[in-house]
Amino acid sequence: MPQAGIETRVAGLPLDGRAAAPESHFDRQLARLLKHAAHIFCEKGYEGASMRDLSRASGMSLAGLYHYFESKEELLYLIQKHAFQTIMDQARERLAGSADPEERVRIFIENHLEYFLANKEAMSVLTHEDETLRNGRRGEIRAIKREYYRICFDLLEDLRRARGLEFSGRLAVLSLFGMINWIYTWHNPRVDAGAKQLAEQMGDIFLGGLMNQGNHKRNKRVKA
Amino acid sequence: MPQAGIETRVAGLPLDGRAAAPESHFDRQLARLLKHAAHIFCEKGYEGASMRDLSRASGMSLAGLYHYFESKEELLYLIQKHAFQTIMDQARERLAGSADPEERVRIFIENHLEYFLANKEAMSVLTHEDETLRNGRRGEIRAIKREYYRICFDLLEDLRRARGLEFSGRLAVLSLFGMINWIYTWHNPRVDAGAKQLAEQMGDIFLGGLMNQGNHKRNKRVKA
DNA sequence: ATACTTACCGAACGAACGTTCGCTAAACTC
DNA sequence: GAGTTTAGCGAACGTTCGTTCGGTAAGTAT
Repeated sequence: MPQAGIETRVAGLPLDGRAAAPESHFDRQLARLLKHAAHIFCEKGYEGASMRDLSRASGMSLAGLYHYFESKEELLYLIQKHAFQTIMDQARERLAGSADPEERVRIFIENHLEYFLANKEAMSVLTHEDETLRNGRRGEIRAIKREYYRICFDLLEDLRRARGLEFSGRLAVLSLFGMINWIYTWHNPRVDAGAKQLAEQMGDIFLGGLMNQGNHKRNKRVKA
Repeated sequence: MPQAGIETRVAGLPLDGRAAAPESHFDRQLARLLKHAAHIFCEKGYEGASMRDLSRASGMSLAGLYHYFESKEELLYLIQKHAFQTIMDQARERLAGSADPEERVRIFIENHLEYFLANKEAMSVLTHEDETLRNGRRGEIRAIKREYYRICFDLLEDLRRARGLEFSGRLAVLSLFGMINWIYTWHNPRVDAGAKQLAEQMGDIFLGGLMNQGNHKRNKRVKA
């Protein structure tokens, strides 16, 4: 009997380019398959991609793939979970280095864009296939998403309190996520700036907007 | 022989809720099918949706559907083309009513959000299935997209000139589109504000950010 | 040397897919 | 009222899909 149960082995941290090198043959192979799968899902979409595509791209037989995971859906789940977990851990780590509310928001933005552009395929799959998983696996990913959202929300609330601003936290978070997630539809490394510069410019737009509440004309200011 | 050639009849403007009432039986039925199809594509994604789903939802036989369009892909094309064409025509019409650069940007944002929320399913399909069409049909939709993008870009350039601002037009357009397109992933009419209020708040964030260039600390201002 | 586990593979299964064929009946045209 | 077009259907075609079955051959443990 093969391994790869419901938990697909406690999953040492595979893939990710610069992550801690996976130790066993199993982990190394799984990481390789996940990378190919992320590429294919990114290109053709989850539903449009086939296990035969993955077989062809990875050079492993169709049946052999199932030694490493139990279904196509678990494949998507593993890609999304790893990407989300990693970007969040990295955000927490970097945020620990600053106490200034504005700077912390900028750190969050920069971390998001940096990880996104360095892991474009996995992050595109995470972003685009947001409604694809079902039941338990969907729930697990949504829980991580809420956690990540919460981190950002709290950062903005801190800023709001520190500067005595008035804005809807929910709308601010979702506007910000819109700006920074949308890059997967347009970013071209040959013409667009890198993560650091994009983070600064988007940070300027977003934070400038939030903090510039003594606006211009119009604005029958709606209260909260 | 049925009709419905490559152009699927010159297509009087069907569907859209409040659009001019379609005249013929053919147009009325096609509009009804497009509405059901938009709903299904929105829920299950283009690849995940089947013609049998549409048959079930519309009450028409599987074979009967092909009297109204030639393929599943054309179905997607018709949904996207109509939505894009309509939102753009409506934007042009509303923009004709103002000459003030800032107000014109706000009109663009409000029009986009209003049409989006009033035609959520078609607009979600337009936004989410951006890479799905192939060849000629893909090219046609991309051409409309470039046109729409161009309108927004020019609005921002006008504002930039009028106020003597410095920012990357491309990044500004794409950040704005990120903010306003992202709503399809989160907007819930039971908890979130309507289009007018969202447009005002997003307009405040975005325009406040662009026009607040004499920022705060940091910013080793990168030049243009 | 033997037993067990790991790491695969070729072939197939049943279901679902988009599309087409051949047909009917009603609705207009002249 | 004969002829043509429009609107639609049941049944099937050929393909592709995710997954599984039954096997092999190389490690690893004892």
